[in-house]
Amino acid sequence: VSTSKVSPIAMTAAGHASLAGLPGKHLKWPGKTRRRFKPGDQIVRQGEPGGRAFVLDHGWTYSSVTLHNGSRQITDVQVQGDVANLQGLVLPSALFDLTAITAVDAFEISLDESSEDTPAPDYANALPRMLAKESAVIATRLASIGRRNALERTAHFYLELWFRLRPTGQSSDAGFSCPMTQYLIADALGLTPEHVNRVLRDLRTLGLASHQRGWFSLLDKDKLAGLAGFDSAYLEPVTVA
Amino acid sequence: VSTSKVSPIAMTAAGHASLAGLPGKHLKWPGKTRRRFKPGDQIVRQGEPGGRAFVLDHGWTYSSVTLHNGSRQITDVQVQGDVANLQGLVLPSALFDLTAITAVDAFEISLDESSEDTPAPDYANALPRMLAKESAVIATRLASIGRRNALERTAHFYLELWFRLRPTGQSSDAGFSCPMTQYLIADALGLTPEHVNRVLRDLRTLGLASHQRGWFSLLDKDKLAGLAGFDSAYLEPVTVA
DNA sequence: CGCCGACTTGATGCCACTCAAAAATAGTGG
DNA sequence: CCACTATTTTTGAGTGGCATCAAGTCGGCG
Repeated sequence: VSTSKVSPIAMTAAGHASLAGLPGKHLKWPGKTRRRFKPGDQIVRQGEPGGRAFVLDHGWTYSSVTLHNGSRQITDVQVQGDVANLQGLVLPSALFDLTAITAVDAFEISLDESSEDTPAPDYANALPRMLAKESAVIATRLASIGRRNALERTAHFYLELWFRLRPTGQSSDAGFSCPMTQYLIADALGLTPEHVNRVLRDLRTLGLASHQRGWFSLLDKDKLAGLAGFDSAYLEPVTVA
Repeated sequence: VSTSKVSPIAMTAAGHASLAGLPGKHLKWPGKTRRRFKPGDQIVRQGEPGGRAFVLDHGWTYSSVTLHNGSRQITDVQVQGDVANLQGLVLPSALFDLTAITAVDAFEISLDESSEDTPAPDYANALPRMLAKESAVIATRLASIGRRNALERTAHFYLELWFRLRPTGQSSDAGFSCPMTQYLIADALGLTPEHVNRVLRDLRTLGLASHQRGWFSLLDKDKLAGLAGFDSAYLEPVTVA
């Protein structure tokens, strides 16, 4: 575990959402239950029994819903330090699919059934906040898709990623390494891949941002934030007291 | 409290999302902290300090975000038995506005600061599930707005309301009393009021459903569910074991 | 070198928005 | 109970943003 980029302690130090400090006797705390996934791996399937989640140590994942007509909506993206399948941890079954975008290195955590009804204080304290924050992120994207046009929406999405990567040191003023394809971005934003492509061209033309060959360049953060009407308040990290 | 339509016990009996069974010493449990609001009242404002929420005893409310351009997105609607401002309860400040649609009768609940770090078992058990469920509801609407057209989206929305009202006895096979205006529905679905009106006309013409003078008529539930691709799995009520 | 996934561009069409205005309904005070 | 008003609902005409369909082109990798 010494090579882990995100030890429980480091996560707390970063002020990032974290399960650090959870007493091991109530959660099967990781280190031993380390899991690896390849790009495209289906980590969790909708309807699967719940009770387990994954703290990402490295790599990106996404949660998605697939509709009856076959189209797909990505509800959230998880990066280093995030907990994937958080709802699945507390609900009897998973409501969404969880898929690896990149190679993923994660700690699997699960509820210890024997003590499920008497979780430890810290656990009860941190988990609700993390769930509330996730809820806020999804609600904000809901507002984006419902009330922003494609350009604003795309700008907002990248800014959110940039802010979320900040505490892990994966994003700088220059930008960040972004493994998402235009197909994935389209599924996250409720657009078509073709239109995402045009929007990215426009952002480039406007000199605001550019996403090419796996790298997102933040060219003019203020203008981009102005265009998107971005306010980072909803992203304030959850700290475990 | 004897006239309350939703006593803690009744809520549990209905199998509905509920804080029933919470030991009063950890939450300032209501009965005494009853609150009333008039239609249109702003109950909670974005940015307000958190720590409090409202269990609806009667009436409807909605949570919303207002964007920089002035447009508004309703993230969720709350009905009898639901907890409004649930995220606000556990986060330091409210992220959304909470507004009364109808006259509202609610119990205000708040965290007892003195025991915040050591919540009771039942509390820690129920709250995360309720948060996870709310998250699921929002994510499902995200999928609706992102990937369903206006007709499917509207159909899905009414079916969700119908299902959520079911355990409280407020909806029947015939339909339910619905106080939402076409403006509100538009704000919930990311549409314009004019288009909502046209969609409702279409649903009426198709003989699937009708919403007039405050009453929603469910004319053909199966066809409506087929059109919307509706699956009620994400609405399974949270039971407090 | 050949293949396959990701990206790019163009032409065309439609769904939902915008703007405008009237009709119906609900709410209010005299 | 009835005028008066505000809100909500309804309809129309015109437009545009994004989808759809259809080809390419680029780049990584076996």
